[in-house]
Amino acid sequence: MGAGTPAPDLSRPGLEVAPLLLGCVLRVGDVAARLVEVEAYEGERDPASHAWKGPSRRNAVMFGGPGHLYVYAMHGHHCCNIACREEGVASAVLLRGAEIVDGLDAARARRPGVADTALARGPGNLCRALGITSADNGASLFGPRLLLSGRAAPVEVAAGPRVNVSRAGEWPWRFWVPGSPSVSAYKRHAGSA
DNA sequence: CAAATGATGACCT
DNA sequence: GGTCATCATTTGG
Repeated sequence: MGAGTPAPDLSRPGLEVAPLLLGCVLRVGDVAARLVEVEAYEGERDPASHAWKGPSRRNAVMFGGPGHLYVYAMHGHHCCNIACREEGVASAVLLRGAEIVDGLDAARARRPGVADTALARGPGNLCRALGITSADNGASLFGPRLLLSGRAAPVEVAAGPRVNVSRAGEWPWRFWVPGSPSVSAYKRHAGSA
């Protein structure tokens, strides 16, 4: 274990990779974070996915092969995904929450007045705390700026419905580490009973 | 070229 | 719990 722990096999479907990513550490420049909340998105079979209607300029990275970061902007925020599966097949895992484990000062500077446990809680906040922008779209997760490492210790995993998606939100494709203070509060999507 | 959409977040009641 | 701010991308004329 330690520094050499390998990351999960990203060539498999996002739905399989998502729970394995919990507890893994993503380093972006000088800041490192331990993932505690993710959501899986598939391609054509997933009405909530950006790739549902097929390839476009925005979601090209989802089709570009495993091990790359898919970053998109919306509502004035950035969200980042880890692209999965082989080239030509869309699948990704949205990073929704993480605990900062290194570079805390840099993360705090980007989000003044925010509690440490909330620095990377939520997709938009996570990107801001880690300094991820659209300039990182398509970057390798094993390159000079980004580095994805495996988990250092076993983690508990819980599953449930996705958050804030307009369709198919009820699918239990959201995974998180129970008890972590950096998991965003459960937010029921519109239409669920 | 113009309008609508969206995997959010912060603030108000 | 609900509303509004705010940005890029997508789609229609």
